[in-house]
Amino acid sequence: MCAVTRAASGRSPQRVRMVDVARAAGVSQPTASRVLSGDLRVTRESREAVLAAASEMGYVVNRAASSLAGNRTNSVGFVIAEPGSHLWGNPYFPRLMAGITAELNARRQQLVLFMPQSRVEERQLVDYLLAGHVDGVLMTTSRNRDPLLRALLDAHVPVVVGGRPIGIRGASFVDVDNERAAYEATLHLLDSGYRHVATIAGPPQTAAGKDRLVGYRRAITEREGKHAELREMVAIDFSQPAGEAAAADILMRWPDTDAIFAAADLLCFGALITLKLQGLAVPSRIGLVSFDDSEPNALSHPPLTSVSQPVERLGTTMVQMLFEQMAGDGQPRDEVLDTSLVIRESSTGPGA
Amino acid sequence: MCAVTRAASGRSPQRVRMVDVARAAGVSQPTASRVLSGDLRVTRESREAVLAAASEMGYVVNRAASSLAGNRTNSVGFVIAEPGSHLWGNPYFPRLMAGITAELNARRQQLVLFMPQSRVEERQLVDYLLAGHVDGVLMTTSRNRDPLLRALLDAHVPVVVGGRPIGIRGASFVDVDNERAAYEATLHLLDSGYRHVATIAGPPQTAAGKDRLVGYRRAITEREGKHAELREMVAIDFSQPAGEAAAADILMRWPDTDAIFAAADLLCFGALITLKLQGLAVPSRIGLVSFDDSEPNALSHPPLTSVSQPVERLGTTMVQMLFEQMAGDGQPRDEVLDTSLVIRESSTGPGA
DNA sequence: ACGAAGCGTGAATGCGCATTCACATGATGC
DNA sequence: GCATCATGTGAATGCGCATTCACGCTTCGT
Repeated sequence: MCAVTRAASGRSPQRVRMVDVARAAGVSQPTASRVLSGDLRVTRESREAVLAAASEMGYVVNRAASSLAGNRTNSVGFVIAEPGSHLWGNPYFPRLMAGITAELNARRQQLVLFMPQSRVEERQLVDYLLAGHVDGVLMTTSRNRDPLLRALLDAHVPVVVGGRPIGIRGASFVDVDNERAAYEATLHLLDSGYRHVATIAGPPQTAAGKDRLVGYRRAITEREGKHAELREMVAIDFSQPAGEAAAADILMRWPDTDAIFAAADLLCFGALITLKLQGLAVPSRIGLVSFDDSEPNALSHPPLTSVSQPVERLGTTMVQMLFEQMAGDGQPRDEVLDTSLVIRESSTGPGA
Repeated sequence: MCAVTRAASGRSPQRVRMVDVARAAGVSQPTASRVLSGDLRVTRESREAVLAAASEMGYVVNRAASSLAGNRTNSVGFVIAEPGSHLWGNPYFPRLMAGITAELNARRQQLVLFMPQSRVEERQLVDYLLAGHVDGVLMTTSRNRDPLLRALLDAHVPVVVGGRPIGIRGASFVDVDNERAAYEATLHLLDSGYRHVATIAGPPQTAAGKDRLVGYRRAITEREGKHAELREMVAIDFSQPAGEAAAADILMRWPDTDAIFAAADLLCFGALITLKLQGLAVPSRIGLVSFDDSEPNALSHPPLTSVSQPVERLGTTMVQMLFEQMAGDGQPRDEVLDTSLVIRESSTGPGA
């Protein structure tokens, strides 16, 4: 009767249960549970017997039963709360998701994806996340005082943000050292012999935009004194057309500019187009350094010097911090990852 | 609000259960279950009482318990099995995911994301999906005879593919009518007065690349006879640099070309850059039609005529078909969605 | 040497819900 | 008028696993 019921209800009529594995291994079901969940308080004999039986019988745990009994979902939410899809143009997101999924796989956790497209969907999402359908939340946001993040923090839902959130304190986050990276990138241009280094800055409401601009300023003033001329052009977003426009504006306002630090790859591609259209050679007339080091950088003409971010590691670190937070005292923590400058032809020096 | 907050912690001893709601509503727990799962065989009185009690007590179903008892997971997998991340450069994926998540939300289903980055991860993923951790699978693939898709079909896991899969029969899929769209786009250029229409085709190993090329050919030969000159330049991928190179090749090989149909937005942006560098005015000297109609098209100079795809609807349709498949006989089915041509300045005719 | 502590184990319990089944209605057939 | 049916409902059951608890065994410490 029991077998009949199982056969009728599922498409796997003879689904193997943990107790079946346990019996085959000659141990009790709780012992099998301990083995399969990595509990160390099991003799090697029992462990090996269970693992052998499990693999032989093709056993896989039933996530629902595991969750129900364990009072956790074994899944974490990933919220991409970016207005529009401007950030999808660069490879940041796929790399981040690759890092996150890899680390979650290793922990046998599921990644549940959310992309709220409107205020209404966002409210529903808050309800959903607060309802305990996930154990914790990973998110990215470029909004000031993100209400979704605020709601999660207020409800004490474990959450880790990718990139420093703006306008909200008390959130755990992982970020790269944008300021230092921009500082070093600018310094590299100065060291290569360029004299009038401008920057195409990202939107000031984003942490990345802000921090990279600060790094640029620090490099310039450190080298040229407090009265150095800062040549800053803020792009309206991280897009290529914005880069084109910003580069044109820079050249119009400061015609003797001989190097540009662009705060993102797409901005740099845009700048490169403008320079080509105006017949300005790179790197002899204008030096160029970019930020992100996406794949096309190396294939560009000329290949672009660029700041390389450990995006995958950012993702894995987010996951690690989330689990620390869920296991520990829940105190907010943050981690800042280092970048590296990949030097290519676009910055080999003026007059070459 | 307080009840919701308590529920968020998961480990809360006071979590509201369905039986609590039922008691408060003066009915039995099975009746509450029927109400909350949309079963119609309940009197309006019972229904209203249950819904009122549920919302008042901040009740939310426990997905794990629901899955365990119902013998289904209430979640579907979304597999992005694209090698590298070349397809992330355009807004196709975020739009597709927006459509999918919206439809799944409405059905109270979870979206579990997978992005296998290596053969090893892919094998693990197959095991995972075959283990019954999801009820069905949505996927995109641009690979010929995708082994992951093959494995899912062989194991009779419900699956719907976004875009026509190449080299595998028997899979349900949703696609847009690429051939007809390309046909109409090419015809539009001819109707606008251009005489020598070339095309930048996508990679021939992709269905989109193939079908759009076929549509171009059909339009040309239909208008100019069987001995018409086909000016086809195949791009190595759907990237902007590939578009730049292809456009340059076209102009070198057929200098009197006066219009280009590009099989993707990024290819078209690349072509536009080449045209600008060579001083060829758009649309007076060269007409341009693109494919995808991503946001930057309208902001380009000049704004680009482009084929607009109902990508969100493609996503929602994928979900609908998946559930039909799970409920029905499991026979493969496919659906082809129509596109529309958005006419802008880039194709207003020669000599204007 | 003897009690204390540590360790591996299994019987029992319950997680929260969907489903089944039998019963009690009231409506409908003849 | 009674038999038939459709319909709404509740008691009982079980989904598959994690956890608790108590028991026996081993290893210490003094």
